[in-house]
Amino acid sequence: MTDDSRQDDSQQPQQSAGLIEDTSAPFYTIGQVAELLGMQPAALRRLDEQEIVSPERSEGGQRRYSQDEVQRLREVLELTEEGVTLPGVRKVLELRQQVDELKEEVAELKGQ
DNA sequence: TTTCTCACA
DNA sequence: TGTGAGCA
Repeated sequence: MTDDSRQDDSQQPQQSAGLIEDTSAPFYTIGQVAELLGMQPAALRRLDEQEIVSPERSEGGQRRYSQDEVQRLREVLELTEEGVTLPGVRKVLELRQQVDELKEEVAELKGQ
């Protein structure tokens, strides 16, 4: 080992009192997410281009990923690792949302 | 230093 | 999909 100078990342979202669960509030940089998911920053940009994830943009035009996006990214990775193409992943996510909405409708109808 | 976009293999 | 150039 040459140097063990570890840099402490103070950019990580912390749950101070454990009351605030801002899954869409804490933002990660593309580098953080890439390391977190073990993928290349370029891959994250492709996902953004394909509108599979839509990270916010900071003033400098830099992508900011929330914990929600990271979670979505995990699901996306699962699919791509199974051989699903990006357009396919997009469709899956779209269908998932529809299923979710339909479930709500069903629940409502049952309650009547 | 990190991230950005664009471009090429 | 991965990598590099040039910029902010």
